[in-house]
Amino acid sequence: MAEYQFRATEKKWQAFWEKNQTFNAKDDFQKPKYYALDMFPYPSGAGLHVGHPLGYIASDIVARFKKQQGFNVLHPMGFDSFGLPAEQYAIQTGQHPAITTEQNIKRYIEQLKNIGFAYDWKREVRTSEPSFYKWTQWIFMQLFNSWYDFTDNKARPISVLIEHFEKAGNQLIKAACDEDTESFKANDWLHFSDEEKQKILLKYRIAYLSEAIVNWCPALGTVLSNDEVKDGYSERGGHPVERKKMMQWSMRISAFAERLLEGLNRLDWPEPVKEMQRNWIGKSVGAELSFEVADYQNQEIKVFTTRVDTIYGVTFMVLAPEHELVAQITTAEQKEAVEEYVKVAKNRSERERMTEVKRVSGVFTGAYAIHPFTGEKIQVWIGDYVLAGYGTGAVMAVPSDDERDLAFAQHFNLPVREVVENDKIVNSDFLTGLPIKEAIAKAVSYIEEKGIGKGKVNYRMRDAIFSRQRYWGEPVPVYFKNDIPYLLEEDQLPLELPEVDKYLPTEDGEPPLARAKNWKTEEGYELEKSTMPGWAGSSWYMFRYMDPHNSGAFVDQNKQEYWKNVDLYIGGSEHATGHLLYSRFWTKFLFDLGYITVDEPFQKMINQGMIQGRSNFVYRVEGKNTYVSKNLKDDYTTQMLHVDVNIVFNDELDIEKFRRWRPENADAEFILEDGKYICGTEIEKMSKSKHNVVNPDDVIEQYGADTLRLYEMFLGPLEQFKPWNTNGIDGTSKFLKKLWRLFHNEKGEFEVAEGEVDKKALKALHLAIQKVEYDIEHFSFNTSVSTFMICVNTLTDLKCNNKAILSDLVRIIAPYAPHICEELWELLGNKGSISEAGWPAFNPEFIKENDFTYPVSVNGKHRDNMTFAVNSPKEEIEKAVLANPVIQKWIEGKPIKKMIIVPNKIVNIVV
RNA sequence: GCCGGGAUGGUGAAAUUGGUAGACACGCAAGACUUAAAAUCUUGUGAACAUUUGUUCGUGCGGGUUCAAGUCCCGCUCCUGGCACCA
Repeated sequence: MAEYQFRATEKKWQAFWEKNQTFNAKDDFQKPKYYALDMFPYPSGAGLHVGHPLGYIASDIVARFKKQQGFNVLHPMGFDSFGLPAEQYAIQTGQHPAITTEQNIKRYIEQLKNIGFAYDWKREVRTSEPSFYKWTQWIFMQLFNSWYDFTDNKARPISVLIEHFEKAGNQLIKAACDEDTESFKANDWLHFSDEEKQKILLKYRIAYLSEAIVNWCPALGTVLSNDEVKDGYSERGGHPVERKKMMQWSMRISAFAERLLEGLNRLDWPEPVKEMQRNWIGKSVGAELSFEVADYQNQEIKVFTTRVDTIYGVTFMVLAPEHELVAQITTAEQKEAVEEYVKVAKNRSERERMTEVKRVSGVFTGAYAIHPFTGEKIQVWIGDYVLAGYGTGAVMAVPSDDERDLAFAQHFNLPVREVVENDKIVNSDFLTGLPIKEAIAKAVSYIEEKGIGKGKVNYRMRDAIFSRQRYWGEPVPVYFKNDIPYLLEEDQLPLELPEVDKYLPTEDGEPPLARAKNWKTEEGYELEKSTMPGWAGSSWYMFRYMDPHNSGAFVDQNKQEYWKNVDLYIGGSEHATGHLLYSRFWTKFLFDLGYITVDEPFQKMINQGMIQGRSNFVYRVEGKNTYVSKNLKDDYTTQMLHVDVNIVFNDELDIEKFRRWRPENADAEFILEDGKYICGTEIEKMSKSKHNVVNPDDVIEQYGADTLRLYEMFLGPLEQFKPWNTNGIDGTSKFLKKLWRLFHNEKGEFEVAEGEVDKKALKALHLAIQKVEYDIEHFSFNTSVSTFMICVNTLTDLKCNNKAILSDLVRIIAPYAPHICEELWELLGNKGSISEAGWPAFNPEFIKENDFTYPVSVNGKHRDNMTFAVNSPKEEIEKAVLANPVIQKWIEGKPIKKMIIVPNKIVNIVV
């Protein structure tokens, strides 16, 4: 064999792995386990581009490394296969989304296998398969059948709550529930009808149905959760989103807010993602207190504040336009103005409201509130800078210490009273003179004593809307009797998606499932018509891989106890406030009910940076079919046009391919520089329309999968954003050829030497072993590739073809470039996969040096190098250094102030 | 506005506790092999000046700490990600 035949070899080993099921995880509970997972991909129609595998390659390297180290490795892949694009395509073409999805997955798997990933394909899961979503529905049922107990801080079965109600009503219980839950006694409960009981329980369930203001996206015909809306537009598709009041399923994730926040401290995650989750949860510690409304007996305005210490600075109050008291307290004179304002504010889209942040608007209600400390009468206004959804939807305005209140006060000429000076409270009766922190504590205990308020923690995070008025999602296992939701029986799962004639809403605006024939239970009760959101399946899939074919449980308890949770999770940081929060929430829930033994799903996470596209441009002379090379373009009037990056090499256009690219290019003319056509470049997102998409299959065809893997790693640190540029790929390709040549003689025949090993070769090898172990554990894959190059270069220079050295060498390169290493391992006379050949032990003895070459500096400037034995005494070094003529020249008789000798580091002389 | 991340040759980058800045590659240049090209190999390649040793400058900008700073501290500029009327 003259040269390495990468295509044939790669195919050979991919077939070998598949045939021998080399990378199947075993349920061998004796072995230490390692679970490496990539974020669940959505199989899009465009297939994988060269940016997608970046993280997959990294996790694959870790998985293979851990396997060689003797771990039982779980490294699966599957598909988050419910989702909007397949459904949008179905709407346009009438094709069932299951068919498109199936095709896309097929293509994804082909592409993934082509790269040679060590996935356990036996464990592949798809969220749109009934055998999978049966368990998504089952978990939904558990969520419906549970409530959140703030006393024990955990989710508990609803039966426990019912017992409470029977014994003591709901007055003493600390449970997460709807705002409008009325209190009742045990006796009341006993006399409620079953339906009344169900209505009450619904206010406590973790999966609950309620009327909520939702993000409605008319273009998609569905509601969206907060994390799916960006700046007033839908994240997918960029359609406008409006606020609408609708009956919706929600998840009481807000009950878990404190634990979701606290749990972050125990996770080994990138700090920015943790910070994003902290901001999203938005904890603020403060107090809630009530202001009486003047001339109304029982009306109070509740406010939340983080600065009770500024209470004496309250000069007016502001309610959100949607606040329920607005209609009741507005005086006759102000009625018209208030109604007009509320109407405008309500019709204003979220989008408009955001863009007009700086504009102050509001109107006086005519009503007054009583200041609880001073008894003063203060005006009550409404203004849309107060958000209905946060806190109590009302604020006590302290214009002296709050920018927004101040802007409002100045605009409407309301009074301002200074209460804080130099971080001390002033003009505030019993609080005067106190530092802010103490004043807050004192004010809180005062309001608690007086019974007008209490200390309170508030969270920004809202409950998550769980219904989607779409077809391609999990049906909700619920039916309705007199508008009250009831669960199906467990043995009725999975509730499969019905066939429909069209994937559109009905004429009456009902979701697509309303089109299904007989979408009812056997008894004739109507089934729920909305489906679950995209994040349902991905909130628990990491546990399914542990036991993917179990038909009796979502995961076997023993298996889960062994695999615990994900040791390494690699994916993009764009899921920070969506998937990564929801999956933590479901994990905590399942933990509370005792179904799993961990309360966090992903112990360590790494975010890979996005690979951007590097677009190429050609410059067409205006009005002609003539293209001018980049550096000559300023002499002409030109149009800059995207050109397919696949026909450009090192920014030089392949003119023949360009002529064939599009028919109109066939007779194009070119103005060249130095005989070449040079293209312009720009960094943009990889997309079809920019002609900058690079398909990994094409790269593999040309260079091989091992080269692609090495090159993606060599590009730079994993977390960094970087443009894809094939310019450097030759380097990694050449490296593999060099590696191959180490094992072959000049005639191209395989030839390795037995016997004695060269000390220098041994040192080169062990330096590499040490470095690669360090790098993999620190996720620094780019430096490993350099290390391999250095090692192979050294061994080439040494003409080393020692069998023992080369055997170790291929074992450390194998996680990165598995195909070529398998082949070499086999040529070395071994049977079976190199992935089962263990990891070479690093021996520090082999890298020990007898000498150290000191850089010698004078006044911090490097002047010469001098070699000494590693254990030379300082005196000896000092003497030799001072005797060095180069150093003497720099000292030139100046007095030596100080001589710094750091053993085996540096020598510095200060003169 | 608030909170992160970053800035090093022509390019991608490296420098693990402060200790020879630019490892390893790409590109470029020169040479070898070849009728020629490709492939491969060798040598050089931060900048400026001297060009035989050599000297000075140099990690976004301005200060500081230190024998010694890409690395630590203070102040700025630019790029980038996230959040944003959250009381």
